[in-house]
Amino acid sequence: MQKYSSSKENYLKAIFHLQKSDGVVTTNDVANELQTRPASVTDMLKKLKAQKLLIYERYKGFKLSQEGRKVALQIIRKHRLWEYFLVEKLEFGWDEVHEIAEELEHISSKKLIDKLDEFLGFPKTDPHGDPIPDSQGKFTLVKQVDLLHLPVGKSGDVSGIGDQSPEMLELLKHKQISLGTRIEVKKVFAFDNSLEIKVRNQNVVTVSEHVAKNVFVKYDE
Amino acid sequence: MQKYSSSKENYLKAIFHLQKSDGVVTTNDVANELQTRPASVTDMLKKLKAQKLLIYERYKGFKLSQEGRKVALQIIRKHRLWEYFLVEKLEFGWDEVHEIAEELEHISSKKLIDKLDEFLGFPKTDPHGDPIPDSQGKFTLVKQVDLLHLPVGKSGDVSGIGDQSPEMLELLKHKQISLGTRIEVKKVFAFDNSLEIKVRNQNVVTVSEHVAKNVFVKYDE
DNA sequence: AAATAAATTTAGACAAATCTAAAACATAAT
DNA sequence: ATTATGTTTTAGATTTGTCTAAATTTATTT
Repeated sequence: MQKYSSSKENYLKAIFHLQKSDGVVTTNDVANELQTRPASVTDMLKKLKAQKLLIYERYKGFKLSQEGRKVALQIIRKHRLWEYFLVEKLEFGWDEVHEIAEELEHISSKKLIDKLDEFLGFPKTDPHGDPIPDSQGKFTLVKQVDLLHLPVGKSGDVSGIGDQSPEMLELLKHKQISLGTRIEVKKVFAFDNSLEIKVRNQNVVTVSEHVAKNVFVKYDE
Repeated sequence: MQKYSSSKENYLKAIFHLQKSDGVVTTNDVANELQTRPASVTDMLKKLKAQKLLIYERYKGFKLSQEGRKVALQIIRKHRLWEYFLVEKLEFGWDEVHEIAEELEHISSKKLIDKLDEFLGFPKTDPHGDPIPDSQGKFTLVKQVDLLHLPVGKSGDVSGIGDQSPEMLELLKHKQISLGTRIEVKKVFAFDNSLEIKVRNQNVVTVSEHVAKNVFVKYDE
């Protein structure tokens, strides 16, 4: 695998993520995601095409090539492994690691990341519950149900967070909800779809529909 | 501490190192050290001066400012802590970590490096025996001498090998001496200047004067 | 289908870091 | 002290990634 500039890697990663959620990606989407201008995106699309990382025809849209997807997955692998390292080994809060991982993900050594993976015990998900691609770019999709769809009375383990904004993460931290936390839905208020939930089999707290929709859990049956 | 480009950081680091060894640093030295051209160095000197990281007057030479030295020391701190991490935690060989650390040293988070320091147990020297500056940029100066001049009773870390012939390396390997190995001189026999040394705080072995003259160690004070 | 709006691309510019070739300066040698 | 040598700097160009403003293409409305 060749080396690409940090900027190119960021474009590939952004396009990959946008493809996952939207299906179709637009120049504007990318500009918005990367906090830049549409004209800059167009410029970069041409460069990515020239390097065969992207299938692109002017005005007709674009998508990652096989190679582009492969590169994107390796960046994501690095990002998530570093996040895991920061939280599990350096004891960072899970809400403060994203920014640092944005830098670390561009360190190029493949051997470094494979040794880091081994050192960490080959974790399958990062601190936010997102799956970590393996050395070949493969990863197991995790089945997740959002809190709103966890049946009342059932308990589940938090396995992922949708909205990972600092504000959301701060709220979850305050309510002591993190990855792996056991949660039981006690009551759903039809009025506003707010929930009363029991956290860690201990304290009962209330969360809004917005929060519930962005907390994913795994549960038996 | 502000953030500077990787390129600027590399210049500061190079100038710092050249100041240490030569005393006086020249444009050519820096160009040589950084594998670049003298004209490029001059360009950068002007930029570093504009940011008050360098005292510089055209044709009259230059040296780091207080601030420049401070920044350089923080880069060196990061470089050496990452090297320590790579060798001690990820089990890299001491001879393969430099290049990777050259990238890692430019990761900006101060909190990251302080937490890494803590995670590693506040090591005082890197795998090559070079001192790691603390969070304030302070570090204990180390002396480098050949084994024959390491005071009896003092411990030092192997930092270099003079004669690197295969025969010498084979001997050192057999006695389990490599770069970074801790050695304490137990006794010097006046008869032939042969030494009894304790290796890795464990086994005591004997080496000839010829060997001792070609093994260099660094030690505090 | 024509007009309007929105998205996308081009054209031309800029900053950072580098380069080559030529000019300016300093040093050493006769 | 003048010349020869070597070092350092300037001038002008290049590359990468970005920008603004204008032009072009596509989509939406009426």
